[in-house]
Amino acid sequence: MTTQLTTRIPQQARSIEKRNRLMDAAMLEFEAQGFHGTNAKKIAAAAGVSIGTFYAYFPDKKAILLEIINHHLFEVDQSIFPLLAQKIQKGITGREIVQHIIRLGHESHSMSSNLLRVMLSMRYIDEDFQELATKEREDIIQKLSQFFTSINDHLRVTDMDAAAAIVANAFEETLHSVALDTPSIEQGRLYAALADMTSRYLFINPDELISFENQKKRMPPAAQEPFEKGS
Amino acid sequence: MTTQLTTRIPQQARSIEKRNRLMDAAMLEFEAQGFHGTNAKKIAAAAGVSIGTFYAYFPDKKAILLEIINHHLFEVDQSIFPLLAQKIQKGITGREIVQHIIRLGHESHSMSSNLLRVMLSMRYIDEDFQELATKEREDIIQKLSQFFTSINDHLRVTDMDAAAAIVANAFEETLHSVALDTPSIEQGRLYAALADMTSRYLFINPDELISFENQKKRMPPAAQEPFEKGS
Amino acid sequence: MTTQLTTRIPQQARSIEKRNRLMDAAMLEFEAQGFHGTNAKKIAAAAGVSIGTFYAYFPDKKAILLEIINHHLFEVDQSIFPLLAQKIQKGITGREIVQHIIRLGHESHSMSSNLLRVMLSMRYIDEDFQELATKEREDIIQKLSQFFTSINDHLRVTDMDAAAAIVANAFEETLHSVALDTPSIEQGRLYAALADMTSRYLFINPDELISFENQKKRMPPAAQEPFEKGS
Amino acid sequence: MTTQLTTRIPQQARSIEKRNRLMDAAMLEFEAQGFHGTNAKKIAAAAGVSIGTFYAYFPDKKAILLEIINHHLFEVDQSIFPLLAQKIQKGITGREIVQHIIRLGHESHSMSSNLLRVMLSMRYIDEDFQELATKEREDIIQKLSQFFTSINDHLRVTDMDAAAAIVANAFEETLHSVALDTPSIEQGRLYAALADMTSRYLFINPDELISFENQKKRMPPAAQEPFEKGS
DNA sequence: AATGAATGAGTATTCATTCAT
DNA sequence: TATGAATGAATACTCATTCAT
Repeated sequence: MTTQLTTRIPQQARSIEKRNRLMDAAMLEFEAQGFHGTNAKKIAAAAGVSIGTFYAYFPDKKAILLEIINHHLFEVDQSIFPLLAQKIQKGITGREIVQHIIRLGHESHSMSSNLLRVMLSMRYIDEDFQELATKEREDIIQKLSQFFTSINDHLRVTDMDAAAAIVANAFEETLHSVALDTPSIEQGRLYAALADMTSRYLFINPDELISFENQKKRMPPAAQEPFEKGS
Repeated sequence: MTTQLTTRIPQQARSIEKRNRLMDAAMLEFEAQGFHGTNAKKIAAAAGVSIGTFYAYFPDKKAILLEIINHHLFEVDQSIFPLLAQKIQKGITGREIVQHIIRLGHESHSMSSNLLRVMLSMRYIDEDFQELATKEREDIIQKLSQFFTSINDHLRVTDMDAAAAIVANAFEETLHSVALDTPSIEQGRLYAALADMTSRYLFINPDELISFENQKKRMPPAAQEPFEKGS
Repeated sequence: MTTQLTTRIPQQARSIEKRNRLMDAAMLEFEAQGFHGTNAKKIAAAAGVSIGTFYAYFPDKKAILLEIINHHLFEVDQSIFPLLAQKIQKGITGREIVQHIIRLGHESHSMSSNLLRVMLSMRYIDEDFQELATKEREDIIQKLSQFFTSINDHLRVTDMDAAAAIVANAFEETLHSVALDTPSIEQGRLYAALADMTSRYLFINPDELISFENQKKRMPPAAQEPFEKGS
Repeated sequence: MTTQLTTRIPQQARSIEKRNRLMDAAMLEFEAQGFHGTNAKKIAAAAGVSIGTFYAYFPDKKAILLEIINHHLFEVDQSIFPLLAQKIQKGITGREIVQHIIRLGHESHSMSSNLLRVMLSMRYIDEDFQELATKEREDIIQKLSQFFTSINDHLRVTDMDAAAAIVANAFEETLHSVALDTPSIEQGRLYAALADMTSRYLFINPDELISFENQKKRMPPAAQEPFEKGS
């Protein structure tokens, strides 16, 4: 069932521009109408190109959504993780680390809430989106786990993988509920509670300063290992 | 866009049986083909009735899925919550309470994983399903919050609503990931970590015994207030 | 590649009438526009029904052509072969037998020459039509071969199957060329030459009378064995 | 509907090479996918040229198939007929002549059976292919007729044109059935029967030697008149 | 109450052909 | 000459819904 991702990669600048026009138009369409509420024809019309052109660049509307999401995840990897690595440097407490992660996680969900809905919906019912989500999730868990291991003498948890998984889960669901729901509880209270729960769980003393002298040993290269101090 | 829920409620036993046949068939169809992969005709055929009969009982295929989910949530309310109330009685620790909640939460997700996927997917993109999910979530948070208030002198948290929300979130995401994903980490380790995180967050001393002398004052009626001792 | 022949077989008289209307309309369309020149929509319009109705009765336009051809072949089996059996009775010469076969073969190609073209074209490029044509051909060869065996003491050929095959081939190509081509040679001359060639090949003496006393032993039931005398 | 055959005839060697590359690629495509299963784009891609180049050399895919067939017929004329003329020289019997014709006819159908199918299919439904086939057929019949006239004192038939037509028909259908069908009867038996039928029909005595003293008077130039002795 | 034939707007996709580069 | 991006009419097929029986 897996869709072939043989979306043509055009050489000319004009082609790239058309591809981007299509992706932008598709994003707006998915946002406004949902995945099942729009189609290739509408997207092409919104991008100001013919239906034939749409199919020259993307095999179907699923492929264009996959690309949009891939692109978004790539940007998050490129922009969010390095920022996080910057923050986590000298004297910082466990609670502050967790707060930074939550804050950047929040920013990484800054896309239109309707588009986020479409993404989340698709990952439950389509193999390709599920695979993408699973990879992303495993990547995050692995990065968290490695980071935890690198500051292991400040932590009370010992099963790093399980800790990374449930902390990631707790973050994810709360971030989504903040991004999507009409807030019955204010964001600030939720995030404070979330930071309290996770930092208390992870750290021996959440409010003790953590020093990062041996960073190089602990932290691998940027995009790969997001919590690194920087080059 | 919200679908009218004017599904006819038939009086005769024969009608009820037909209605049930349709719902069972629909469940199997949604499980096997997903929401967008099946249609009223297939469901009617699978139930052994005509398409005309389908439309006599349900306005469209969305309505039948809504009913299936409603029915499932009602059953969880009826069967899972009373069980939980039974467990939480005399001498029990905070950690044990959390473990019971996780265990029963796990059991409440015992439906086919494909049907769970369909449900989760729909709640992101359809108003009616979203409303259902929001109600369910608010109900759970409210029950948790009330319960927390009732044992408030054993707890370290003070913002009960925020605590209930983030604990519910942490539970929900991990329960879903266990129910749906190919497990890269064993269930046991995940649930242990989850219980550790939440009980340590909530309770002053997670392993201290809690006594429930004044239950009646603390616990409201069964289905409504799931943590009650019983009728 | 073989198309499923799950064309609905309707019970009601009205349905049968609609089915026939579709087949008649399709025949006229194929005749006028060829197979690739028409489509389900045009056929439905010509039959005065909606496109949805077309697809309720036939899976695609190929299926309707297959049915048309099947129907034609069935009619030929039912009407032509019994006629032939009638002719070949008492005192008749080998040459006259061959002439009767040619005459009835000619009549069996009385369909519109354009429809014949479509049929002949399809059998070269589509598995299903090829299979149909092959079955029909083998059936004819087998019937001829059995008939030859039954009058074996009047024949000079000994390899009955090979004789049946090449005689059938010689008939077929000439009948088609008469039915389809602008005649550069008159039909009468061609058929006389054809009868001369095949009767001289098959019979020891093409102009000697053949008696059929023991017909019942020689001839099997009608549609199955076309050269039988009758029931 | 007849397609204009204004396919550009390029002068430069490079152009001729490109033209040939296109024809070769088209042949393989038609063989593998059939006429309706491929298109100009695929053919161009298979030939390693752009779609624009395809249209520079051929007006459409029908034109390229017409050229392929024309080319094939020309080659048969050039290579098969002279061979036949060589064989039919000194002391040879009527049966042997017929056997040679069958053998060379067989060889002339040595193209891929799928390509033969495409050709045969097209000639029934497309005017241009029909015209080509009719010309080829008339050419063969005319050559046969002339040859029969040239040996007229050995023959029993008198209507040379009709004889040539039905003999050509008998040959053609059997050659095609051998080239295309899964053989239910072995080739050898079929060809023996075919030679028996036609030689017995044509010749007063099929096994009597025929002498060709006055060849020059009887046989015209090679490609035009295939039964000539040779240059 | 139950049936299922009928509808036709709607969806996804293709491909012959052009033309600016 | 050669390229290949762009076009959009056309095609095959689906399905929610109605309604006469």
